[in-house]
Amino acid sequence: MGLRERNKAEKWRRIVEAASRLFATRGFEATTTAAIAEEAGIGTGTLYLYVTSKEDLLLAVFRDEVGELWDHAFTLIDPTAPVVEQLMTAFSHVTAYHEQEPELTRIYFKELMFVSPAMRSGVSEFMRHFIGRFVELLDKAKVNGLLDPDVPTGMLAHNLWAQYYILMQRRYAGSIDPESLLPRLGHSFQVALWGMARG
Amino acid sequence: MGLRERNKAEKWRRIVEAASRLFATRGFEATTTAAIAEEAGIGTGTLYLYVTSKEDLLLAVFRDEVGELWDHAFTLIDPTAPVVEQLMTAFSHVTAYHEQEPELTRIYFKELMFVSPAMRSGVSEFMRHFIGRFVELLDKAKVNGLLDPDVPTGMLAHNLWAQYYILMQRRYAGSIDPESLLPRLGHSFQVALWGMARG
Amino acid sequence: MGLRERNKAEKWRRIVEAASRLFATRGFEATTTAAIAEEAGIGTGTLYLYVTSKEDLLLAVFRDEVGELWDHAFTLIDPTAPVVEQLMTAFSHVTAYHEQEPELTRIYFKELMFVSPAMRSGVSEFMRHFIGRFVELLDKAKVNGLLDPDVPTGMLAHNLWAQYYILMQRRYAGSIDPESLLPRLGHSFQVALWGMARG
Amino acid sequence: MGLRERNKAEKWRRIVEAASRLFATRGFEATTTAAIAEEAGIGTGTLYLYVTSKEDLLLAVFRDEVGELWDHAFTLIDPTAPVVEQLMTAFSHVTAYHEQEPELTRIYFKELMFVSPAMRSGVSEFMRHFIGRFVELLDKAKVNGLLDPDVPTGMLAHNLWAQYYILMQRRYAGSIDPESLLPRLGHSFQVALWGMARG
DNA sequence: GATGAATGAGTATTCATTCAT
DNA sequence: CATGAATGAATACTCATTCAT
Repeated sequence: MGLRERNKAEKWRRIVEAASRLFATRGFEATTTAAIAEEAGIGTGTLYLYVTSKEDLLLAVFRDEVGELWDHAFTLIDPTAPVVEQLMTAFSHVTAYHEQEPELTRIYFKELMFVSPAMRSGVSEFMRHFIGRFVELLDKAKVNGLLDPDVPTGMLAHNLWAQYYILMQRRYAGSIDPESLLPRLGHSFQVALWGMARG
Repeated sequence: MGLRERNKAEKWRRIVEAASRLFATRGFEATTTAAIAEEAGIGTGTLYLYVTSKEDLLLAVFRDEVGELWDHAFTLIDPTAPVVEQLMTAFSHVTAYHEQEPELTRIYFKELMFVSPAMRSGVSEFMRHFIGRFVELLDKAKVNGLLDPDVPTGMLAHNLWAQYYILMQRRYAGSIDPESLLPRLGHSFQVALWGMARG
Repeated sequence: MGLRERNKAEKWRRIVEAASRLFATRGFEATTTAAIAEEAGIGTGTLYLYVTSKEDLLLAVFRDEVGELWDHAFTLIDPTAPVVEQLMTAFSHVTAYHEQEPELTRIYFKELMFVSPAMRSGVSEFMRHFIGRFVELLDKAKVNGLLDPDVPTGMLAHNLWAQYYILMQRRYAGSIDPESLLPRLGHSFQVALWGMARG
Repeated sequence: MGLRERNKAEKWRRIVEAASRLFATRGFEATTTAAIAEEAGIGTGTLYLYVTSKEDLLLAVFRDEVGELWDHAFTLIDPTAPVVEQLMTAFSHVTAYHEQEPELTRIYFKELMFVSPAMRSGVSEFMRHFIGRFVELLDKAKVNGLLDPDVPTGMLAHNLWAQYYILMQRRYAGSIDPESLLPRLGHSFQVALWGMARG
């Protein structure tokens, strides 16, 4: 990697970190692009050589942070455990992390569903990717005899994801309290897997 | 009802209708409270004798319109039909109606989840009410032998509602197209009811 | 005039004076609407209850100030004097005044010709009005035997106005110096009236 | 001419053509220097090896295009025709051409009068040159007995030019419509030459 | 009850120009 | 000769809400 490329990569890292930090402490709307640029040590215009909009930057932060979070979550799973347990292992890791940065999480769940057309595919692709990993998880569970082989895993993964997503929205909209999040999710999953899962 | 009360009720009707009309054509943010007041034939300040905020007004429109919509939807259900069919009867009625006013529907699903604290209980109560009616539907299905009596209907109703809600969000965020909404919802429900429903 | 109306008129006066003062000292672009509002002792939003845009405000200042200026200029004219002398009386009064506020004058001649469509008719009307007064002047001169009765006064007035306008543009664009403005104008007029004027 | 010089001349040609094309289609302000550089097939910084500013580039385009236009216009003139006819031959050629590129013409008449000090002499010199050619035309007309020999041709040429310039400004500011431009110009000239011209 | 004049906070983004390479 | 990444200044206007009348 040449000097210029390394400089660029380094700058990009500083930008994403600065944005993440400020979004988390001040919120999305309250954070100005000027503040991000200053925190990252670059000019205000320079920011726009890396992203096309503030929303684009949010998406970058999300991908960076939440992508890594989920990647790690999947490594914690024991594929021989009962399916609900596998799911809860991953989701409880993710929710535990999110609880540490409630403001940023709130932004993710509030802003990213209704994003401008230009960003939409970025968000969709991200979600599809992780739903795909749940499909893999469920397929593996079938092989291990933990799941009814007739179940359409694609649709089931979507259903499980929807339970998670709605609960997170309600949690970070302030409609349900932190303590009841995981128990509710567990019950949701149990009902969603009713009669499908063994063990 | 006295004359003054009738006048007030008439004004309130005009306000809700004006707001509904303008939100539907211009969108929520683009509609000014001044425009609503003018359309309703009242002064700008007078509006605040009826609602506490613009958001409050949106909630009123939502309750008025969507409440009636769901009330009607439940009357269409045949309680002896298979559960998925019962569900689809109600939901397809609702989605068909929403498709006629996409902008207004978009606002509902975008704005109402993350509403300010003062309005939150109003929204929650509304949703709880209709989820409760699904619980009744499922309980009745148990009685009719259409649903496994061991299933926890409260949680199941929440799960079904989540499928619906997420799909509607994705539909009105522009992520999925109109045609695939109902088929997706049907498949979701079938998987959610897997091994529970008979007939 | 009621209290509210007097208040409104008073506020309007303060706005125009504040804008005039700031445009003259800082220039048009460098003057912010916030500064004008503060100088006028009103809120920034209040300004827009009186004008539709910053450009609109400039036009108001122009009309207010330059209208009065020309009105006064016409009172100075001796209708029995030779035509060139009559013209020079009026124009030298106007140019003398403009020389006291060169920045503001510069703005008038730079901005007002290429104004946005919404304001255009306002500017045109203003100019037509004063060109019309020159037509009257020339018609009176015919009656007094100071001008060839066959001359089309409408077109002649336009021509004289064009000489004035171009010279003012060049003066305030910095292309010609202050001292040569009036002599050039005088010569222009003499040539423009060549063979038409007597006395 | 050496190879390097030819390369440079070729690049310059490409730059002026690119700028002309983009100014004409997008307008002056909306055209970015980056877009011009790309259209010309050079780097953004390279542009500044040829011009000192965007304004400078506009002036170059103007000189290139309008200079040629006027040069051609003068060749069309029949010096034995009546003066007004001679003038109208030239001006109608020029205005006809301008009507084909209204946006670019608008820019010329809007921007070039109030140009930055560094460019001012360039514009003035250009105008002086062509006003000078009108002086020649008028002097020749005197010799041919078409114009009163006592008329100061320098000042008359300025006056005629002013009529033209003001009308073009008003035309491209949107204040007068295309059809009335030439008739108005003709009448202006007739009044401006009142009693001076014969034939 | 009704009015409507007044308020004032609040910021993403562009782009001509430069200069280190 | 040529490049293109980096810069950073700069602001009109809207509109939900209030409260004196």
